[in-house]
Amino acid sequence: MAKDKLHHKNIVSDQEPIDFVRQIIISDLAAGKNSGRLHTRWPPEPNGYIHIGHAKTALLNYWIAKEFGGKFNLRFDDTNPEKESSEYIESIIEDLRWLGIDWEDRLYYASDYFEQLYEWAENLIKAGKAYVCDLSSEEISRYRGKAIRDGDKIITPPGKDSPYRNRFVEENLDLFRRMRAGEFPDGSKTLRAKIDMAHPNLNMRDPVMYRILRTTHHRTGDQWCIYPTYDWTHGQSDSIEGITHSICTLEFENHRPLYDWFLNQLAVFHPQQIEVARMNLSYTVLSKRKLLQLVEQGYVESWNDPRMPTLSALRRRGYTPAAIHDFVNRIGITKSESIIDVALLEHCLRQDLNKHAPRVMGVLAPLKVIITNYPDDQIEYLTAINNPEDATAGTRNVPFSKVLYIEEEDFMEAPPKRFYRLAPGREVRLRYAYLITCTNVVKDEQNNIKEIHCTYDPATRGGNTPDGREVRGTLHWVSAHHAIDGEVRLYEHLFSKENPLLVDEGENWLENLNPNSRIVLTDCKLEPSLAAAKSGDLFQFERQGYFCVDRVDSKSATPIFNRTVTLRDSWAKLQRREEGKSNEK
RNA sequence: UAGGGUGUAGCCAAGUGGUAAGGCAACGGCCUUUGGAGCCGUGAUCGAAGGUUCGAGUCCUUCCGCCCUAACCA
Repeated sequence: MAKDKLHHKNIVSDQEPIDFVRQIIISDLAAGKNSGRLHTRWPPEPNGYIHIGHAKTALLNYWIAKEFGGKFNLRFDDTNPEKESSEYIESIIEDLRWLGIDWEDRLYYASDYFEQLYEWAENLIKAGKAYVCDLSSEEISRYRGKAIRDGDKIITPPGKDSPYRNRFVEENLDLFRRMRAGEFPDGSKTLRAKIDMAHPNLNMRDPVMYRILRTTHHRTGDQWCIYPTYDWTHGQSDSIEGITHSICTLEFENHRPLYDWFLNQLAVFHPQQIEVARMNLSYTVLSKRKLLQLVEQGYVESWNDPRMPTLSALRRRGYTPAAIHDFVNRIGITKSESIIDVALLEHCLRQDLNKHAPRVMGVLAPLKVIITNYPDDQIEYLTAINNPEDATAGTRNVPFSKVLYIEEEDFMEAPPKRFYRLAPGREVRLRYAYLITCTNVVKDEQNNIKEIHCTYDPATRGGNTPDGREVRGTLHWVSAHHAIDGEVRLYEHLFSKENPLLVDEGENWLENLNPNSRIVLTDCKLEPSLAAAKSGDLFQFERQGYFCVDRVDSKSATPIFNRTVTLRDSWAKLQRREEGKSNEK
């Protein structure tokens, strides 16, 4: 219940703007259209894993149904067995459930309607509205008036009737039945709607309804050797299910006249197609075809490689459904093409994780620190707050001892301006522990820093300064003896360009892949409480970011953490700016 | 080229003739035992040009940019 309150809009009380889709629905409902019934659906094709862009339209459909007391169906648009598989069906179902989408008992498949569609196709033939055509795919294209390049100009010739267009009804019926019976080779014939070869919308120039294709279908097996096309399937499936508002993406706007034409010919229940812009995200690609390519050609490890924008990857990375809901709610629904800044997604994630992720200390690149005035064998357990944003999260005890690890980058021999961390002679706070002062730097033969010697001030236990003295830096740390080892995988954007698809002539979008998108750290030292971390658990490593126990590879004794997202880091920003300045010089 | 869309700050996005919401980012500042979080503050005349109107981002005209389609994919 809390989930619903959090994630879906209350259109009555919210002052938030109402998008154009909801406006249409509100006025349809007010006008008593469909007897006040509202029914949406989300129709994925099971030809890949779904990504954050799909989450937007799936949630839109689901939320709208909920907000207005309607129903929501999940329907797989499985009309092309060459590209589809049950692996994809399973992943899509898993991802949608994870997102919190509920279709109750209404899980459907377009393939469930193959028989009905076939029957309707015969009806169209009998009505003289469809015919069997023997033209090859290339010929059909040519007859339809394929665009031709003439120097700088592109000419769209008018369409020309197929020589088979005026076959008699009986012949068409006979040929269509024999197509189904498997009497003709793949690709040799199609069933086409008889509409208008001169229509300015190419989709109306006698579109193909059925093609012959001997491919085993993941659900219907070898029952069919003819398969209906998207155009012939989609609207009719919507109609069968009683969908009132059929929301799809902009590229189908051109298909709407055809969607309407079929429904009108059949004189069946007529859903309304509404198109919304598809989502793009900066620094990644959102196209199943391109994501497939990244997987198949090994640029990433799998569909759920944490760098991917797929939902299964985001889940593995540590994204939460709540963060995705918040994000989708914020980006809006329009018809204008846009690229959303991934920083917004990350912002939504941080908002959620900040509230809920327990804090721990983990050192990613350890540097040994010896507290020279601390008793050799002493161990103290210091109280640390689990989540300053959530009083109910309580506290825990963290062991402190003479030998510690701090972050390598928290020490500098010659610190630049504004570096508040440890340096020779400087005093900093160890979070929840003590104030320490660096007294000595020990180096090896290669002049690398081996360890740091410090003294601590016993009066500052817990990190307090009883005398009120000011300390600017606070560092995270772990006790060397108590720390557990861990592997941490740092991720950056998959691509180094905001729009990876924007390339110069002769360049390939794959050249925009970010070579640093994944860095594996195997020598991390983590506070002992993390030994109990379970697969999928999320933590904030203080001062570093949010990390999630990897669900796939965390099998051995040492846990593996994926960096979900960094904390906002104004020091890093400052450094970047300084670098920029020195580069200018 | 034809047909269909779209154009409000760096990125999203409200606005439906009455004088430009909000969010992200950026930049200042406050606060801080996470350089985290939180808090406060800072930016646009609305693709362009004409026109209608007392008044236009909103209406009209022309122009320009960008996107989609031109698969027996969806």
